[in-house]
Amino acid sequence: MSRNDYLGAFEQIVLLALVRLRNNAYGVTIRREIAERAGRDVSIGAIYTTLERMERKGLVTSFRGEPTPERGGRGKRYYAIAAPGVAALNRSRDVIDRMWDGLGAPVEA
Amino acid sequence: MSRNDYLGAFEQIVLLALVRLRNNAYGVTIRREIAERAGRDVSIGAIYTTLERMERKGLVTSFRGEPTPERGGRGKRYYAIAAPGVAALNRSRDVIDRMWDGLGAPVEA
DNA sequence: GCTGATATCTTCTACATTGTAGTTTTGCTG
DNA sequence: CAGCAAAACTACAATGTAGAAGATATCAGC
Repeated sequence: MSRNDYLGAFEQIVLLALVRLRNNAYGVTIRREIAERAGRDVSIGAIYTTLERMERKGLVTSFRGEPTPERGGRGKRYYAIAAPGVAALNRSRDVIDRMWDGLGAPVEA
Repeated sequence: MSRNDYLGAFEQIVLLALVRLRNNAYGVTIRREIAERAGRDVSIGAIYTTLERMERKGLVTSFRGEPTPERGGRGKRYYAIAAPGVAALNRSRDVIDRMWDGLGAPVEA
């Protein structure tokens, strides 16, 4: 089975959000990034679940940050993409690129 | 819920195979196209199941072809992408493009 | 011209993985 | 302690995937 080889559509999006956010990727910012970039309003729960699964697979890592001196706030959990995650991301991109190759995007037929 | 709005990763691949194969898309050729293009060896059952679900959602249409005078051969079932499928495909591409925008592909971090 | 061997395809069934929302819990700080 | 910010938990729906079973042809050989 494709254990780790291929990413789901949403996994790709979340992973890309991590890359974009660099060292400021945690639940809330990830969600915002996806909303702004992809125009896709996803629940926070969806994000954490996906992140957790990817961590179990070794695609991302996480560490707990110090609580900031803002009003409320539990310590944030920061996420970062790991090497296997980068590889999987590139692979996925590659596959879809090859499938699109030659067809004008947007396609019309 | 995203009913019809967003495609799964595999759905995209299958849909793109349909576009490529034009009027010669049926189980076996679709499978071959995916193997050659995407380098991904997927079972024939996986393809039919996905196709059937997408048909139920109105993303593809199908019709049964005349049996050809080749050796064996049950009548083929040809598939074609429908307008909503085209739209969904373009939408998916758009989202992933926006997420990748600015990051060099392949990404390195 | 039957009949079985065999090729090409599709259907059916079952289960694993992903996608997604909503609710609850945990820790702050004023 | 009231209230905010963020994370963890729970549950279920949709997708991904394989493999076995069923259909329907053609071809040999008798």
